Amino acid sequence: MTSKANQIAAEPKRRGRRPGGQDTRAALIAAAREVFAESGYQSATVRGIARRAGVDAAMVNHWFGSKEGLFAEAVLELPFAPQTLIDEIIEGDLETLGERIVRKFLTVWDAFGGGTFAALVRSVTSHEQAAEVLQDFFVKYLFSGVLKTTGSDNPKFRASLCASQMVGLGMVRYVARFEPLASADIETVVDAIAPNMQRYLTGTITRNG
Amino acid sequence: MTSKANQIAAEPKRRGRRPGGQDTRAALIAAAREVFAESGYQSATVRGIARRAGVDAAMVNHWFGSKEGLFAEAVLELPFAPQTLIDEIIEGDLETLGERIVRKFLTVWDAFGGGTFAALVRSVTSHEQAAEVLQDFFVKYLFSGVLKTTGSDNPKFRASLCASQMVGLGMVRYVARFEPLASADIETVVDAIAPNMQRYLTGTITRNG
DNA sequence: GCGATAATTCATGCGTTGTTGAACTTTTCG
DNA sequence: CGAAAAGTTCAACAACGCATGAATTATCGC
Repeated sequence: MTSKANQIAAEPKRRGRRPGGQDTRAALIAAAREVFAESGYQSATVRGIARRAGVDAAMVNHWFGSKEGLFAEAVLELPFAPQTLIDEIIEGDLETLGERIVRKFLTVWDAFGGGTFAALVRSVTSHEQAAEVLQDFFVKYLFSGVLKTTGSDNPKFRASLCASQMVGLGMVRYVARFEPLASADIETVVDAIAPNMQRYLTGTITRNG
Repeated sequence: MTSKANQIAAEPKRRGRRPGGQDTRAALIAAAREVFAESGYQSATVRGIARRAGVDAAMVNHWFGSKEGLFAEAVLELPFAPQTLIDEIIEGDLETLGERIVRKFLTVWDAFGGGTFAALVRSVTSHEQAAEVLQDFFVKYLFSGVLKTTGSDNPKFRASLCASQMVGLGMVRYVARFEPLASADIETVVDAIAPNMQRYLTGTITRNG
């Protein structure tokens, strides 16, 4: 007990600048990732994010201008460079490309606890730009990049097929959490899905339309 | 021009009961499907739905008790009976089961303009129950039902794999609208995806975990 | 040390949301 | 035809949303 006598709940924080270099900005981004992932853009409130970060709601406007600005930095910025991923994926045998993609996908997103992927997908709901980011990541960066180097026919159609399987995997594992896929270990999932990815990448795909 | 002189925009509607048996209830449900599909649960406003239905916002509470109640009737109730679907799908050769599933999936959801599927998926964002409905539809009703009659091994694992591909297809085609998959005609998509579905249904799937 | 600047909380403004009760009009039924 | 019931709009409320400006305290450059 401090000398300030017994206040019912949280003592009202002191005004003014806090001592020590506490990185409020980073704390807000981390909290925002969590809350946006749980609730999506609209349902998430500035107050709720600030509360979880342990600071006042006004800090959101101070550091990011608006809720929108915070969203852009916390969710719309991918937490890794796509090109690095592509380089790591491409290296290796063409017949095991699907395997490497699925494994990398699971490894990367599992590392973030699925929160960032869920945030991205959940935001497609209420935020126009999020759909673009998702599409850019999958179709433009990831698969088009991969398929360009392999020189396949119908690269865009193949890319959207691959995206459909990966988006679905992400939805089921990280957002909707269907069992047993949500809890299966990575290699089990790789074994199950990689052959199908491989077919989208290098198998025979006829394009009538 | 009526005798009421020139009012700038929409003339204020007359009070009281409207003549003729206009089905306000049904109009609200239809409008709600659209708006929930575009915006998700939180972003959709009662006033916006009512405006699109051409009635007063208070009608939502009159007919459905609350926004929540309207959501339950408009989105959570599937627009068709799952058992009917299963019956139609199962009939036929086991080797072409994947083909029939993909075709039926596209036919059904295309018929609703994709709106209902988008509404369902978009609602997973902000509404706890919606995730259950989605899971129930895919895993419990659709694929478990199908796989039970075919007597496969690992039916639940196979079901969630199938769900991942179908959810992904729905996301890409109806929600995020990645091209060219979003606009491809049904048979093209069937040709591309059915073989992969078939593998999830009857191919060899090892389950380590 | 001291002024300038940056970081933080608080109080408040202003718009929007879901919901409710009253007033009003048409239909239904005896 | 007349009274009760059902359908509909309107006005208003209380709660909550984001954003802003003033007040307060720490750090930094000299």
